[in-house]
Amino acid sequence: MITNPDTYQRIIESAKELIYSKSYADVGVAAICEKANVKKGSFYHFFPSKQELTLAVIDTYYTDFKNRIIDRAFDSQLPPLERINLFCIMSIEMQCEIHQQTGHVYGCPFGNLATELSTQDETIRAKLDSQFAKLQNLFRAALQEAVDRGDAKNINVDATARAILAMFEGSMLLAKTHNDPDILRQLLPPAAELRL
Amino acid sequence: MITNPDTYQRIIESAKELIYSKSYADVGVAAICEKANVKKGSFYHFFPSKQELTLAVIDTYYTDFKNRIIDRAFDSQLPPLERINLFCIMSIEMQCEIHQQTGHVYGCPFGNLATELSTQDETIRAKLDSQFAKLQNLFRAALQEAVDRGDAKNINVDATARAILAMFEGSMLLAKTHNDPDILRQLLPPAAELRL
DNA sequence: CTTAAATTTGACCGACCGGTCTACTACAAA
DNA sequence: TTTGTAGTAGACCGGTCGGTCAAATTTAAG
Repeated sequence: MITNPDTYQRIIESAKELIYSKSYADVGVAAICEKANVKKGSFYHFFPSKQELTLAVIDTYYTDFKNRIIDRAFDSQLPPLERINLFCIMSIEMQCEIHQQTGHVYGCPFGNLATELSTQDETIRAKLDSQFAKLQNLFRAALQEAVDRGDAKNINVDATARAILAMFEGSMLLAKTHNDPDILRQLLPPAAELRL
Repeated sequence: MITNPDTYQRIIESAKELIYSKSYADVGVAAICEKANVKKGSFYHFFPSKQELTLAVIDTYYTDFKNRIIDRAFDSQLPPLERINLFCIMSIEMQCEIHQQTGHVYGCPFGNLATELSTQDETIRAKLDSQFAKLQNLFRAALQEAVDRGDAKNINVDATARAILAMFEGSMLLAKTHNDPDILRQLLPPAAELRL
């Protein structure tokens, strides 16, 4: 009943990195297995399909992002609007690191998968949509707290949260297409200041 | 020397539709040929590779977009800021039409390809980057005209143009992921009002 | 020690991938 | 009428795709 945690995690880890650096379609099951040092048979012992693996990978993307950025930025001890700023700053840093190490701006793992698969796989689309909803809720909650304590007035917190997320994703896309993280330095700070 | 214009165009047209509705990787040369009623030998008579076809398809995306939206919205007889608004309105309408006909929000053809291929194909990445630059220039020119005639003050036209583009692309992504064009109705009008 | 379940192995499957190749047709200029 | 060339046809290539399977091995509980 208890699955081997090591093999399972190695598959997830390999898939996570490969899919993020390339794309869903460009990464085959064989490549994931090779990187994870796992034979195909073992892969299909743990995952019924590439799609199911991808759903698990999406969860891991979120967990990683939560540990690395979200939990630090959305610290209730910080002023609420400062949290959104910090979130942007840390996201910029992360993309800069990746760019330095790989020579490429990878962008947002959710946005990448959503663009590629939303019209092709309804299950994955819905899952990615719910990840975006989580992010939007973080923004919304911080904005609401800012309104409650008088730091912001007359704003539509729901629309603003979504707008910030939209500009965040769009900025990631432009930075990726220009292959230049400096684009994020120009766009994300204003994104954090958006008010609708 | 004179190539058969019909076969060539049919290949482009088929590839355009298939790649936009699915993705680059999900559309094989065989499928493009079948839809265009062209045999593989003819395909490779006109295009040396799938990549070269894609470069031509990107040009066609822009031409279509220019004929359908850009040339109408960026009408020099309109007030400059109104052009940006109109551009957003027409883009919303277009995505609504697609959604009505197909059941899916396809998003931006440039953004879709850029996300999928930017880290994998440098030539295509550069081409898409230059398409984004064209769009950004349209925004920038309209904003500059607005500044010159006193409709806007103290704004950074370059940064604002890029921000509008970023929010445009991000909105398309969120609408696609939610599979709901109404998201665009909420986000694009404010995007057109962005000022940095 | 026995046994059953969890896990691993690697050969194998049909389908499809992008791309090549040769033969053939259609047409136009000389 | 000959000759060159643009275009068409479709069989064919090696390789990869996601996925299956039966057998072997490891693990842990009784």
